[in-house]
Amino acid sequence: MKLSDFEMDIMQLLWQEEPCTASQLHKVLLADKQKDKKVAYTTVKTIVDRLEHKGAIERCGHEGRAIIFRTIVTQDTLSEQAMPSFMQRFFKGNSRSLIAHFIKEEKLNDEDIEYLQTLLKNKKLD
Amino acid sequence: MKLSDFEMDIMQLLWQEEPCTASQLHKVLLADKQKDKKVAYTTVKTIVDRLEHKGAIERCGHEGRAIIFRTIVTQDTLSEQAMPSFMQRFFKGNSRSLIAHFIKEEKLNDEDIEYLQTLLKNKKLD
DNA sequence: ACAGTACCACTACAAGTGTAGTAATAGGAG
DNA sequence: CTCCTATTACTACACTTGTAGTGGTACTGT
Repeated sequence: MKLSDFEMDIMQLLWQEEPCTASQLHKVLLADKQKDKKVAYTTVKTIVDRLEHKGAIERCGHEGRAIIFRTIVTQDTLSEQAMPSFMQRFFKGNSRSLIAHFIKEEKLNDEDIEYLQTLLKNKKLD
Repeated sequence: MKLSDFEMDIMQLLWQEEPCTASQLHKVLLADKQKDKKVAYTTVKTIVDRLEHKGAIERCGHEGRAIIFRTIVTQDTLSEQAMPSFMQRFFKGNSRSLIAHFIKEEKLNDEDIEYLQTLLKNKKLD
């Protein structure tokens, strides 16, 4: 299943808010100050329709006339599908340099670092 | 600069092979057994044209009639642009869980692990 | 019971993308 | 010098994506 950028954004919201209606999603989207995306309700509804058509979400009831939706696919399923091609593209499948890139570039506090160190230690023991 | 998937694939090849011509890229692409993508030469040429138009690559000479291209943007520039939206989408900007995901899911040998541990250690010292 | 509103289904449309065909032609083979 | 072929520039076309309008109508408040 291939989802577009905007479709992924809506999925992200749905994973957080589900089960919910299209207009709830619309409100949450407008309220998100990070990326202030001003879109019409119908735009969101179109994306929701497409997600339903693609089988990523489904109806699970209604609230008055409004249809309530919930996700079908999990975040993991989707990220696992997206991951390899992404890595391929930027790191030629070399996961070591991918991880290294993030460690170097991203903000991590001491606790994060310790957590990741533990993960690595456990991985080594396998 | 926003590049499509296929455009990114071609860029990847160009970063490896540059400077080179469109037909060389076509040959390399066909030869790549990993993802065996059977496309016509003209398809590759179209993508190359679009990359040139977008300013991602440029002409740097010719070999007979064939035009030799080289990249203008670097892999880093592009991946840095692509990274945040990617992370946002899958990990809501939480780099810790992103890195954790990779550590858990990807194959790493002992040397890789030690390398990453060193990176983390250095990061902590900052 | 009626009007207003919120929501739905459907349609639209420009831009971008994957894919490739065509016509023209510069360069190389003989 | 002539012909063949590899390449080019250009065009095409269906599908996806972001974005939204329209017309109809099921609720809801009075």
